[in-house]
Amino acid sequence: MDDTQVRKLAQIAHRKKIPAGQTIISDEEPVDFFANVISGAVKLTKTLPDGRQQIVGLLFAPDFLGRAYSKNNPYTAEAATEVEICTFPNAAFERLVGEYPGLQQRLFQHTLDELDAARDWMLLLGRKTAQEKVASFLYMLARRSLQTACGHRAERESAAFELPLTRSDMADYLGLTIETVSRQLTRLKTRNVIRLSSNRLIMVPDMSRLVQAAGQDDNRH
Amino acid sequence: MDDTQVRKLAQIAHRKKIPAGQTIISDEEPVDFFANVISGAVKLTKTLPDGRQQIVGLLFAPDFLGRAYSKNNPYTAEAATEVEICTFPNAAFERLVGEYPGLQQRLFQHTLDELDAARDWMLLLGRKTAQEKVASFLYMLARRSLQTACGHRAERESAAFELPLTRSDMADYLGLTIETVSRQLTRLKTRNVIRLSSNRLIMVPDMSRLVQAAGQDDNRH
DNA sequence: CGACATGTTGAACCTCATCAACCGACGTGG
DNA sequence: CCACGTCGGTTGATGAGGTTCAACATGTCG
Repeated sequence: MDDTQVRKLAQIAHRKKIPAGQTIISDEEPVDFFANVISGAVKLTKTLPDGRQQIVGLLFAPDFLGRAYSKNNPYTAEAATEVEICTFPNAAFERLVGEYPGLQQRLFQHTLDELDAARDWMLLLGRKTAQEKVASFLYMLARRSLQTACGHRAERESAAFELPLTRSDMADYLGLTIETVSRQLTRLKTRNVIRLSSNRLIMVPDMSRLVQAAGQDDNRH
Repeated sequence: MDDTQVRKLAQIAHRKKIPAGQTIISDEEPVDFFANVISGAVKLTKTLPDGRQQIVGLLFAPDFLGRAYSKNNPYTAEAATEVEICTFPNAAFERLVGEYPGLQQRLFQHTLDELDAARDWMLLLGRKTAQEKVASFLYMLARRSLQTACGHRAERESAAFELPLTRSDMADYLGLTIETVSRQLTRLKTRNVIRLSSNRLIMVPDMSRLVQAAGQDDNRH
């Protein structure tokens, strides 16, 4: 995106702060806006008639929220932490997309990335053990914290970050119960794979051990 | 797509028949073509280092295969049944997409549908019981068979179709073992939700009972 | 016919869910 | 100020659902 595009976007944008726990988009009502996550974490959830819930996507800092070419999206978006978003009226945004084809391509690319992430998660949900699920989740967050923060240092062996989710949300993301999540965390702690300074602060002394606990290749170079 | 587009596509296309079980795209080698499924079923799989496998997508008749804007895709595509596909050299296809922006939009729309399907499946993998998983899979196939075949009749209460997957593939799709799949099928049979004429032929006398066994809303229109 | 792949069924085991008690932090109202 | 309820989290005991291992059935192909 070049400068003029960014400026045009900023003109029609509307910044907003949303407290943790608040619903941003419901699967029952149509969506008339498009948004960009500025800070915080947004969870996309699906719920079965009897109340069982699954988080099907987690949105962070530069991610898009909302749905192109369709008013009603099939899931609920909720603020997992306090969230700042930048909203655009749908009509104005679509007009802008029409003017700058590069923007559509970026949107497309982003959707493809989301699809990849969803399919990675399907492998986790269908085939990994509780221990591997929790470790994989932590590994994802650790990688995020490393790439967004100081990317230069050769110290990619360790990481420290804050959990953006409660135990209950983690359970809904991993297809587990809160009790199992809690137990697996203490198990990773006693195995010295992680350290917990507070309930929400995670320290990973050795990334390779975490990768191993996650039961996956470290194939993202 | 209008006629000229279709004709141009046909010019650069190359039809191909692929026997069941053969790998079409490997996650280890780059992909230099784009394809369209004509008949049969293609499964997209992901595998853990120790061999555990998960099917992350199933492609049927008019679906696309291959990856826009990226040479290396992160999963393997394999023919689940005998498959007929129509391939296009990547370069030629991308040129065509550049000429007809409507095509890109259709591709985008299709990717969004795939994303929705993947997230539906995440709910299934993370939160449904074995019984519900098998029933949901059968329900998906039953809907497919109804909408592609005679759509008019008011007889949408029953359906009959052929399973495109082996028990082993069903297990990999549902995050179960073949034994559990087999047991749940016989259980659905004894509950009179389905009838099995052969191993592969399923008859659903009453769709609403299947929906109920799948534990989900029948909220699609 | 035997070898092999696909599918079913049974028995034992184990992981994870369920139910329950408990802890600390926090906010509120008497 | 402290009792009280609530919320997020941990830990323990128990049991069910699904995996694992094994045997067997069926169909197909050389």
